[in-house]
Amino acid sequence: MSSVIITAADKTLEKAPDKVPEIATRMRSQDRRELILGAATAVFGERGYFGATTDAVAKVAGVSQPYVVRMFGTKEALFLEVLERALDTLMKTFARALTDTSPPPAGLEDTPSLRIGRAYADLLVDRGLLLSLMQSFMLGADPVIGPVARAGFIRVYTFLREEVGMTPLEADVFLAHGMMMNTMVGLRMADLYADGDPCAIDLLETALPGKLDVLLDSSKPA
Amino acid sequence: MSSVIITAADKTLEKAPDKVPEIATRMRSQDRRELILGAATAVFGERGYFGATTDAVAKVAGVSQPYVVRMFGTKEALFLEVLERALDTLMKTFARALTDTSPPPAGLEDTPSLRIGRAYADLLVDRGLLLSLMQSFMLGADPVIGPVARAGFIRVYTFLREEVGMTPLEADVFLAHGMMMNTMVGLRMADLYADGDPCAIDLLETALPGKLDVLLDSSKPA
DNA sequence: GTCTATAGGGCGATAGAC
DNA sequence: GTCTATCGCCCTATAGAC
Repeated sequence: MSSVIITAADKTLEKAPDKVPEIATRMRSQDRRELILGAATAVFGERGYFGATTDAVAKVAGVSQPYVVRMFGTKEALFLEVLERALDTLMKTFARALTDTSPPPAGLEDTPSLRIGRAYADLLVDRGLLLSLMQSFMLGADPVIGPVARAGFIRVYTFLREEVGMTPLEADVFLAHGMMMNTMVGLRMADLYADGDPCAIDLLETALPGKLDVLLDSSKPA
Repeated sequence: MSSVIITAADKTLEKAPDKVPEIATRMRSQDRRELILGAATAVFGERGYFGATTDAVAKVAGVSQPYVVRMFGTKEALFLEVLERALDTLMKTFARALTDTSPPPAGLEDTPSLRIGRAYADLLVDRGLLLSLMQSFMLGADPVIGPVARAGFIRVYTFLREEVGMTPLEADVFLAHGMMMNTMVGLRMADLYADGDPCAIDLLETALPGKLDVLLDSSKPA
C-alpha cells in the first residue's frame, strides 16, 4: 500500500526523522523512484513548485539531494512527473469507482456522479496528490507548467463529460466543489476546526461532509 | 481608476517596457507605495509567494529592487500587505454591491446573493487580486502566511453568512464557484478558449458566464 | 526619497569517489 | 546506484552615495 509512504512523507516536512528505509541502501531502482516521487508529491503540494526545494524532497525521501536531481534531470522534470503520476492516480480512482460493483456505503444513493464524488473525497487523505495538481493550476502563466496543467484539467473535464455522462452544468458544479475541497486542504482549515473555531466548523461540515475525521488525522503531525 | 495601474502591470511581467511613470521620479510617497503594491499583486498572483521575486516587482513598478525591500521591510511583509489590500478591496466591493441602489443589469434578478456574485465576477478583471489571495490559500502550512490566509478566508465566509444572510450551504456553493473561477483564471484557461478548444469553451461558458470577454481581453498580452 | 554596488545565503546542478 | 564535495547563479537584504 502506497499509503504507508504517503503518510510517512506527510508527517511534517520539516523534521524528517532518521528515516531508515526498510532495506536500507540499494533498494530496487524502481522502488527508490516511487519513494522519491511520493516525497516530491508531498513537498510540492505543501510549498508549491517554486517553494519546494530538491533538498527538502531528498530529506523526506531519505536520500541525498544530488541523487534526486540525478534521477529526474531537473527539478522541473521532477514536478512534471509528479503531476503526471497524480493525474493518473486520479483518473484510475475515478474509473475504478465507476465500474466498482460493491454497494455504496450505508445505504447511500448510487449514481455515477455520486460514486466519483465519493472517490474524489477519498483522495483527500493523500493531501499531496490533489494539492500538487492544484499548485500547478495556479501556474498557468508558466510557459512549461501552464500547458501541462491546462491539459490535465481538460483531461478530467473530458472524463466527467464523456465517461461519467455529466452535463456541462453538472461537471461545473462537481469541479467547483472539488476546487473548494482542495482549497480547504491547502489552507489547512482543519487546524481551525480542531481549535474549535465555530466558523471553521460550519464551513468544513458543509464543504467536506463525512471527511473531517481523516482530514484531522492527517493534519495533526506534531 | 486603479484599473490603469493594474492593466499596465498585468501586460506580461517578463518584458516591462521602459515604463516612465507619469511624473518620472519623486512622486508622492503614497502613490509610489500604491504603485508598488499594484505591481506586487500582479507578480505574486502570477508566480505565487515563492516564485515571485522582489526584482520582478520592482521592474513592473519601474523602481529599483532595493527600494521595494526598503519600503516594505521584507518580501514577506510585502506579501502580507498585498493580501490585506486585496481582502479589503474584496470586502468593500461586496459591501458596495449590497447597498448599491442601481438596478441590476438588463433585467436580471436582484437578490443579495446574486448581487455579490456579480461583484465577485467583476473582480476577475484584475487577475492579480484574486490570484494573490488564492496563492495564499495554497500556503496554509506556512507558519506566517497560513494563519493570515485562514483568517482572510474566514472573514469572507463570515461576511457571506452574517451580512449577506446566506445559509451554510449557500455560502459553500458560492465559495466553491469562486474557487472554480479563481482556478480558471490561474490556469489561464482562456488561452485554450481563444485557441478554439471546444472543451475549454464548454467549460468556461459554464464556469464564467458573461465574463469571457473581459478575461480574454486581459489574458492576451502579446 | 531613490539609486548603485555588493554582501551573504540558499539552491539547483555537476564532478567524481566508492 | 548512491554519496560527498563543491561550483555558480540568483535572490534578499544591507550599505552608502546622491
